[in-house]
Amino acid sequence: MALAALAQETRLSVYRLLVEAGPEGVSVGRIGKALKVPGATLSFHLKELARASLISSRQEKQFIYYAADFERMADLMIFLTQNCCQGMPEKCLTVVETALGKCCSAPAKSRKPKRIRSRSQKRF
Amino acid sequence: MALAALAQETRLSVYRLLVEAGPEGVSVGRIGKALKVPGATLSFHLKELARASLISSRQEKQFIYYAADFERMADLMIFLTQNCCQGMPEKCLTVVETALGKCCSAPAKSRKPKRIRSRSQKRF
DNA sequence: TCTATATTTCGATAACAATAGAAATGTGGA
DNA sequence: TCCACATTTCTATTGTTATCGAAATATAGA
Repeated sequence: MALAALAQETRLSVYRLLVEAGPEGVSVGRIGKALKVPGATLSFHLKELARASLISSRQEKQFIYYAADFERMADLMIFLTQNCCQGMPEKCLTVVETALGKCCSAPAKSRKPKRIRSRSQKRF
Repeated sequence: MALAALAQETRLSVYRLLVEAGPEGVSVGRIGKALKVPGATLSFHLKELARASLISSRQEKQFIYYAADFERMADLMIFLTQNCCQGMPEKCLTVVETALGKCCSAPAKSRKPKRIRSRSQKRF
């Protein structure tokens, strides 16, 4: 369900936007403007992401802010790597340590985030 | 594309079977028997996973063995966690370190793999 | 209360994905 | 070469998902 939610270009863009934005979240209107998605369509996709618990919402004044759920993100990664060690622990460790390294090592080196890949590719 | 490939129950089962099986891979027939999927259907899904580069195949005698591509798995995890640190590095580190810990720490403690979650849930 | 703005629901349409039987193809061994 | 088996392609059918305009609903401030 979480994977299905992410397996759609618009939704994946929304999710990644929210992951970058952090815990405070982004209002529906701003998401729509940033990604140029009509309201009805965006609402549909936000509901889908929320149903998968990948994002959550909170109301503030007349705006609704959506934010990524980072624990859920971790759960998803755990799920994907589960039992990968069986019979080849060193291979698996390499794989996951690489992921860890590229994501989070030396986070404070530069203010500008280096964009390792451009945002919209069909690869994922 | 990789996410879409995994966002389908049968394909996710196939992928997880191959992740557990390791680099030697499993033949189409054995996968089909293990998961009780008719040949035509299985072939369709294997092609889909291969198109997403999540698995690869090699022929050996009359059998075709499919195996998970672990580097691709790492790439996917990198992609999902990319830029997650921006503005909240400590939150992100926690998340990913948790994933690392649960997947791969202390891999040699017991022979029997502890199944942390039961295999088929709709959650992912 | 009235108005402006934000967001969601409704509804119809179009596009795509999954399924599996039957036929075709490929491969190895006798 | 011929047979048995493994796997894939073909084809038709069914079900699911994405899209977005228009209408409905919610909220804040005047």
